[in-house]
Amino acid sequence: MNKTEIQEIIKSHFPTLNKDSVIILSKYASFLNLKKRTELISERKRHHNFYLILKGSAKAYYTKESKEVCSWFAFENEIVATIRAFNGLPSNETIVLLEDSKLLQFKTESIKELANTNIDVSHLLNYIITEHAVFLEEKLYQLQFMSSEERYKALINVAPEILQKVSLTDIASYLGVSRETLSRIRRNK
Amino acid sequence: MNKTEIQEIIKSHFPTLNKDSVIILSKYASFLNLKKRTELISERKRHHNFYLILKGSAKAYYTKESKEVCSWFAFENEIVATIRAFNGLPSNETIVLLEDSKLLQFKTESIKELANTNIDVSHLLNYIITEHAVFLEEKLYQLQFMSSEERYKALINVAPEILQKVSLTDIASYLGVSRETLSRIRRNK
DNA sequence: GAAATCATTTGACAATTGTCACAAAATCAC
DNA sequence: GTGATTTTGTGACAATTGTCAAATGATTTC
Repeated sequence: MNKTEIQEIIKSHFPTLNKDSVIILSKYASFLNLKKRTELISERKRHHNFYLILKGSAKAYYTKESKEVCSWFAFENEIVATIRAFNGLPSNETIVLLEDSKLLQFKTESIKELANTNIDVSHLLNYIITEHAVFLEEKLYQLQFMSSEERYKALINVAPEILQKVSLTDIASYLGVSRETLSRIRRNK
Repeated sequence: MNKTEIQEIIKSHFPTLNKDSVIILSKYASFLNLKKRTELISERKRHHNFYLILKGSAKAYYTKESKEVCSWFAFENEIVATIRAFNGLPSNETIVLLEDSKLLQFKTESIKELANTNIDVSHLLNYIITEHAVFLEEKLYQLQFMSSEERYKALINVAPEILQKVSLTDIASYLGVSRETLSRIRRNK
């Protein structure tokens, strides 16, 4: 994939950017074709890139005492990053590809530097982090107000493809219930 | 409180701002002295301001079928806003003062316009929303991995003043348990 | 300061969910 | 394809938490 194609992708995914910003951004972006189960970001390590999924999917999870809990899933056209890694700290989440995927990789440091002088890029980062915060608030809201059955139905309603791509074990932990409980929810229709 | 004093406050709370940005920001800020129980932001309404608490405290809560669930508390030196209100949408949270408070009020629209041309301010907004996202992630992590007793202990460990300022009913909903359960947690030492 | 209101605690009980053990089904590796 | 591994489903039981009702304690209001 050449630079012009990368610029086209950036332009179509981030329509608020002006031409110059697209060109500058593309200098710090590269196309990747990676296999299922590749770890994009690993717990306790520092990372220097974030990603845009062009094709494929990924999951993020926390680990505690060998128990894995999924925090989110990402599909086509979504950004893959962790707040800590993005801010130069060791990540506390691991992100792994759920299938063979095509990605655009961005150099975090370069993009952040860019944001120091380019207000277009600063706004883009602002937008991305706001989207993530909105997602987190919605998730907390659902945990507080909805039963596990309602949360399950809401999830497969907004993202039915999740059932094809994600194991029920991961969906259960994402919803905040045990595998067995999810299994029973699914049995009751 | 005059403009110079307001500028001093802004400077000390947001040390990344350069002098010019402080002066511009201060034009859209005003000092407020408000009574306990004043609603800074109300559910289903659009709002045009956000706040910095100079003295006092506030709580944010969601309502569903007359059930209130606290989403956060804010004390001195903290920002008070909701993501939806900040983006011009009707808020789905209500924010109310827990005690008589001194606040700095900022005009959201003006500050956002400022962020369009002033990269200093754009970074400041970026920082604020990132802090909030980090808070939300930590809260989700605790809900997934910690028992209600551990969450209670963690809360009074990082913010012991909360017991003086917030009702146990509100703390219980914040922790995601019923007030009866919190009462029993507290009884067991 | 007395009455009224609100917040907290408690007990009894029910509902939900987690845990464990194991079976069945699906997927993977060779 | 076949055996091995992983994932999913199930039942029995225990633990946690929610709900309801009532009592106590604290605070507010006039």
